[in-house]
Amino acid sequence: MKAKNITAQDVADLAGVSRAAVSRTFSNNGSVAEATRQKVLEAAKKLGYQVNILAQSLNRQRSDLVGLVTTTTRDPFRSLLLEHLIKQIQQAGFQALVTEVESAEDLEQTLQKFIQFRVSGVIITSGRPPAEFAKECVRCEIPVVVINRETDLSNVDVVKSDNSAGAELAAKTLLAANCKRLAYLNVRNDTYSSTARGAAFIKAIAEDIVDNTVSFEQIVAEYPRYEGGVKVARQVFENGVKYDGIFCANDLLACGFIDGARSAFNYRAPDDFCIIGFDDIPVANFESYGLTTIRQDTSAIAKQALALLRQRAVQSDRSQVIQNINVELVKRRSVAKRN
Amino acid sequence: MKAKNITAQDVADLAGVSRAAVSRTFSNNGSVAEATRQKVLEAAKKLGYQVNILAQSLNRQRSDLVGLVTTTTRDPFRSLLLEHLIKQIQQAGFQALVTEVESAEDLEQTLQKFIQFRVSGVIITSGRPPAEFAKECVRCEIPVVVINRETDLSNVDVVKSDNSAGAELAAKTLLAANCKRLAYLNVRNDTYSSTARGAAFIKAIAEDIVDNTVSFEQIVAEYPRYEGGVKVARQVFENGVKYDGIFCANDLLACGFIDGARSAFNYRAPDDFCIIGFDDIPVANFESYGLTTIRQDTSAIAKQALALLRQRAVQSDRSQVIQNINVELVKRRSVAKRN
DNA sequence: TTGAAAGCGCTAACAA
DNA sequence: TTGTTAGCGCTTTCAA
Repeated sequence: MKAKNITAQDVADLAGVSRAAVSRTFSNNGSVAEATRQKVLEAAKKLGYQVNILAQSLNRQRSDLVGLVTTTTRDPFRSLLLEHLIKQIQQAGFQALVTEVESAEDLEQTLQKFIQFRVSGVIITSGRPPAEFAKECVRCEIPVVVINRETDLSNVDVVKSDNSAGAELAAKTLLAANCKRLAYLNVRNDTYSSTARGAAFIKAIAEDIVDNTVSFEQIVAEYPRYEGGVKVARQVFENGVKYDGIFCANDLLACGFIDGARSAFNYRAPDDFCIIGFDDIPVANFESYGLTTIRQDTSAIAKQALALLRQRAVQSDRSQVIQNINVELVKRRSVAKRN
Repeated sequence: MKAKNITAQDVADLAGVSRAAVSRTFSNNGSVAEATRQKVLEAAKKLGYQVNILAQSLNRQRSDLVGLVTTTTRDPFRSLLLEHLIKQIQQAGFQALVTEVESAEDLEQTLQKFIQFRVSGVIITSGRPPAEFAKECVRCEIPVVVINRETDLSNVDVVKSDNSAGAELAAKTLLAANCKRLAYLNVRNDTYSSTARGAAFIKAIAEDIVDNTVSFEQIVAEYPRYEGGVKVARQVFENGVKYDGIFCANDLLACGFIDGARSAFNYRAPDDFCIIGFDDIPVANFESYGLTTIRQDTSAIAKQALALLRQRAVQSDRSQVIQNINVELVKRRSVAKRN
């Protein structure tokens, strides 16, 4: 004998009003006399009534869900971003439908699910949305924002950290510290962001390279993250300190590099080389690292993502927006003036 | 001129079958001839039909959503757990509805939302669910699992790491390393888990305390996380190394302690003191720390949580299950035999 | 195996 | 301000 679900009708009956009055009371939509309102609220409380959002959304043709695509949440930068995104989604009155994807296929399935849920928006922090999906989104009028990646879909908005500005800051900082043998450390299978950072870094030191006042090389780590940094440091410095100014695609790689250089050869930053990361994850500020880095403003990124979502919800055919979020140099020990 | 949504009826019309046939095809429910099935699938593809999960769920009186309550996702351990939970939820065929809560009030609102979404289950990793909520869940037959915390609600299942076993492992390890001046480092506003760990640690060394072969003290950090560890190390070791065997409530605190002791007094682990953490977050394995720790099996925790959810979905009135997940000692540099 | 029909619980246009 | 009513798109008996 299962208890029947409590519906708006039950509340209406108890309160002696119509179902519509109950609906109005709970969605603060349309006018309802204060007295009626109170009766409804009271009856609802007595019965333990809970609006059925499924029915509500079905009727409104839209759920108050926002789909959020992510991957390897455990990554410090991603988890930081994720936290802000979820909070912003909630603050905007939505609920976060979060999925972890590992492949393009995963992504496609996920996006399909999102459409099936009639989400109010989609935020993608990993993978490239297929063109087909974008078309569907246009048809369903679902706004889509990608974060820190590029897209060739003109109806998809972009929020990204200003990689160029960040790389320039890094370059300036290393040059100001009198570094002469510069390098950019990236992972073999790099992403859109890290490629952009490397390119901008080279551009920023191009003159000095031409002048022959500094040298430059790319360092490619075979493995990602901290472990990749450790390993590559051991290879690269095997025959002495080859670089005195290293810009890293991200903090984790930088921390690994620092540890690899220290544990294998007792080379240290900033005594033996200067190093700059990207992201400003919490570990960068641990005393063992004191990593100078380019800070991504995850809070601003999340805010902008939601803002764009809402804008496009209002005007679905507006042209693509690509929003560059300011980054900031965070000075710590790992860079010091050389002589 | 807005495009009309494509419904099962549209597909049925195009395929020349009934709406029911379409429904059956997409929910693999009830029998449908292969020929019909193909016609439906073809028509659906042609139209770009997507099942409306809202309507489906409304009808089934249950969505395939699982509500997931979390907080400060940026925390390394939490993000690790979260990743596994989301993946498990997906693997079980559900979607994760994730909310960040910061207060008891947040939690209550969130849980209400979950009920309104008619979720298939709720997983709580932060905060204590109010009794009222549990009652509602029973009525709505929504299974609830809490992770690494306690509850007095008998219809709520619990999955937790075996804190006692972990603390015992830590105690044994420190005693075996010949540590004599033991301490348990915790944060002032501690959680269920950290209290349990401390209590079990004391119990494990009780005999030795009575024998007077070892001493024991509690260290209380005023601030949480890494920063709390740094600060407390600076206070505690101001007049020399007071403890030679420290068990920490979590890894972050331990890493902070290591750095605080080193940067302020150049005291090092394991030369000057042994230290053991809890969780085994990635940083614990960074070369700068080499932290011996008690590993929580986040993957197993997530798996069990989902398993319990599904069990209770089948048998909603079964008695409470409290599942202890095995922990494991991970030996690294931070403990070494003393003389 | 298939179709007709009765909901699932809600919202919103309209009329009163 | 209120109630009536016609759906929202799907599932699922029941009968054919």
